[in-house]
Amino acid sequence: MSIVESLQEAVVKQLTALYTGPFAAADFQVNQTKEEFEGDYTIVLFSLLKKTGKNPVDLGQQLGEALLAAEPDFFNGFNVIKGFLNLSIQDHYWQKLLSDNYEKDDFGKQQANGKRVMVEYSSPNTNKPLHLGHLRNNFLGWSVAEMLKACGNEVFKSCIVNDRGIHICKSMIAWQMFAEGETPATQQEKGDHFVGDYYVKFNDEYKRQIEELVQDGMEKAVAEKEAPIMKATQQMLLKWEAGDGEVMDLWRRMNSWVYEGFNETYKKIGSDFDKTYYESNTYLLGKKIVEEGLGKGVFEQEADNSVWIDLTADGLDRKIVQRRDGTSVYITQDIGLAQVKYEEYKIDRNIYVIGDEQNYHMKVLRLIAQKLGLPNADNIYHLSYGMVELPSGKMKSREGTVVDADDLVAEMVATAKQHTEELGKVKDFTEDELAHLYETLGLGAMKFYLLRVDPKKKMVFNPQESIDFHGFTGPFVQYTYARIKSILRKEAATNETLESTPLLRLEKSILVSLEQFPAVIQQAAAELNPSVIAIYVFNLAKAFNSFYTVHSVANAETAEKKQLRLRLAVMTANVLKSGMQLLGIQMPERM
RNA sequence: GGUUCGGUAGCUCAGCUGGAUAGAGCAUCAGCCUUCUAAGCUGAGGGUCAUUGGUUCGAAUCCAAUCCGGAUCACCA
Repeated sequence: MSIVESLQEAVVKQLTALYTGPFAAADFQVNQTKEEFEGDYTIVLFSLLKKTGKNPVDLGQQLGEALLAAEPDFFNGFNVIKGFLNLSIQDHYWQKLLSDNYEKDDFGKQQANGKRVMVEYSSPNTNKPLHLGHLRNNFLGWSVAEMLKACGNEVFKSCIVNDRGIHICKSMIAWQMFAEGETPATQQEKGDHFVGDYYVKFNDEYKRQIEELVQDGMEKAVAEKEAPIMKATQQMLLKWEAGDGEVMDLWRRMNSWVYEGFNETYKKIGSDFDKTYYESNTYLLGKKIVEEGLGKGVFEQEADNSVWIDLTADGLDRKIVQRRDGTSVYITQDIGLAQVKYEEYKIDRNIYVIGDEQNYHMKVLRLIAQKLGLPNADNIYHLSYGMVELPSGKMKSREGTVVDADDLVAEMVATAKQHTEELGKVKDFTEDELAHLYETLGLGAMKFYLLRVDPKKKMVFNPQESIDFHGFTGPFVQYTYARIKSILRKEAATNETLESTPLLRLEKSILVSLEQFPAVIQQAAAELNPSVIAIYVFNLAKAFNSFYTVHSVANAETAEKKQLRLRLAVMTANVLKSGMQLLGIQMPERM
């Protein structure tokens, strides 16, 4: 049980004994005591005045005395200031916490709870390479999965590859028109970038054709539909759904180039999946479900054969689920996938990590699943995250302002290299060790940067200013860890029983922080919010830094103090490491 | 226009289930390396918490209105 929970329980017990209840933990707040006051935790009394019929000072005094009398082993003292009851916890409580847990590398993690959760993330289109927005998605999804695991869930990471559809055909058409047989191999280019280039070429040509038609007197809206390259693309999609051999061959070939590129990127950034789904498989089931839904009367068919669902009663609109030419739209395959996921994994929660631009889409998906009576419908949860924007606004591929994922990773690793060389602390490292260190630091900086912000909120990334290595950053936490490890290479903690020694302020501030780690994991997982962990880990690192610049570990005042501080060092290192692990960030032993 | 999310220091962000004098980091300025790694530590300046009204003993936090910005409302994905 956490300290806060123990406090709540103790306070409720004493309130019930002193006054006429009933009382519950929700009746009052327990806060960490502010620096400027004496105490560890504070009970805010105002909300209890009415029920107890007391004034704040009397209530605080009575409650404080009762708590101290009832649990003298736990409480060390109290003071009342205005409406706040500040309580101090006995030093030996903190020291026991340390002795019991300092060597546990699973501190803060929970037992299996039997729940099965799927986290779908990444979900790329196979027509262009990954960009900065995908990185936020990948880091978020991976981290959320880790946090849920730490809370005892069995987690399955999944990825839906949007490998078919009109957008893929665009790259294919452009390749047919302009490539003259070039491949990633002949161009010495990463496959996803190679295919992405043709997606850009499509749009250039499309724009050119529209202009040409408009100049010949056609309305712009008509020209957009009549442009030959667009018509050819639509033809190709039809052929694709019909299984045309030539089209399928080209599709397989180009997708394989993209997969090769993606795999390289995923490997680099540490994204992995327990299951990869392909839209080219799931869309057929979607179509089947649409057919069944028509029979059930959930969907309705227009005279032109297109199929719709009417969600106006739910405050939304009419939504198309199948085009008049019989081809499926984006949401069709999602319906199929929702069913497949449940059938294969019998999951209790079905989390989708998808940008907030798709809030409406996900609302529709959930509603459709519910109306169809899919078994998993109510468990669909959209983890909606904000877009990553540039100082100039949204990233726009047309304006060439998209920050490419591979480029950014390479830049971060190069920056890590530059900093490391300037500092010159690891000159004895081998080439391999150096390369590994640069990746650890570069990726650590980038992941931390993208995860330290509340996922729900959009965030701004300034490519002009490279991601920092100082302050509230990944490398700051990594550096703290490396320095602790440096101490622990010279001095080891022993298991002997320690005499209790009075805790210094800076020692206790670390212990208070360490004690909160389990609660922090739970909160982060409940909110599906890695920034909670990032903020925590930063504060813990800061507390340790402040502590050990003032107090020596190796040359502590007494043998007891030395052991106490070594244990503090061990436990802080452990917690920093497992906290960062939840963010997908590795820790260097030296840097 | 409908729906929806947001507006906190020069910049990027915490704080939002109401509680003590609104916090970090960056940037700026002033200090600290013969002593466990200075990617560090200590300190200073910097705020009409978009605006107005309401609820409350108490509001950055809750409610309403207004202003500003984003997303979305495709036979695109």
